[in-house]
This record gives sequence, C-alpha cells and structure tokens, in this order.
Amino acid sequence: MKNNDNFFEKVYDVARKIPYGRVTSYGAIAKFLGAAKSARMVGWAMNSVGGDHSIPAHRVVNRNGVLTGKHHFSGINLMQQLLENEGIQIKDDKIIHFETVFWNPSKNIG
DNA sequence: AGGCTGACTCCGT
DNA sequence: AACGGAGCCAGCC
Repeated sequence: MKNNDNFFEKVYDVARKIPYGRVTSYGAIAKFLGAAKSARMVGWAMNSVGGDHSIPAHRVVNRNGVLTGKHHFSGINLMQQLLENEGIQIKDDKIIHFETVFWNPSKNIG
C-alpha cells in the first residue's frame, strides 16, 4: 500500500477534483505539488491508479493537450471516447481548444 | 547490485 | 524550428 505516499496521494486528490468536461496536464499537477520536475511521477501515479474509476485519469494529458497516455487504457480509443463524452473535442489524439478546457489546479485549489 | 524504461518537461545547440 | 540531452524517481529485469 502506498497510501502513505504524500506525493501520490496528492496527485490522486488533485485528479479527483478535475471538474467534468475539463482537463489538466501532468506538469500542472506536478508544479502544483511543488515538484515541477517530477511530471513523470504524476504519469506514473496515474498508471498506478489502474482500475480505480474514482480517479479520472483520462482528464490528465501532457502539456500539449495530446493524449499520450491513451495506450494505457483498456482500449486504445477509450481515453478519447471518455473525453468526448464530456464534451471535449479531440482531433488526432489532441484536444481541441485545449486552453479553453484546461483546468489549472493552482488556480482553483491553491 | 547495476542498469533500463517511462502517462513529462525544460534547456541548450 | 528541430533535435538531443538532462533532471526527476519508482518499478522491473
């Protein structure tokens, strides 16, 4: 159990707070947690989430709004489908109007 | 025990 | 503008 891991736990906490129809980036979360250079760990935390549906890992993308982690979902297109289901438009694995749907944790939590 | 990999990002050339 | 290297750190071989 890694529930004692403050970093991972915070990543999950932030991920859960991502509003419906919004997305954020690994770097944004990492920076918010004070570990801007550890963006990879955020992605690793998402991977660790596995089948935990309480954490919307599909709402976390890279800084370009590209669905870099879609391969880790059950289906290759599952991540995109989930996002589109929330009203987010995606073209070529990239979120359209990314800046518009982007959700900054430090601007809403901190 | 040592080395490689990866759902990232920034910096230098 | 494009490419390569570096930093971060947990997990796996």
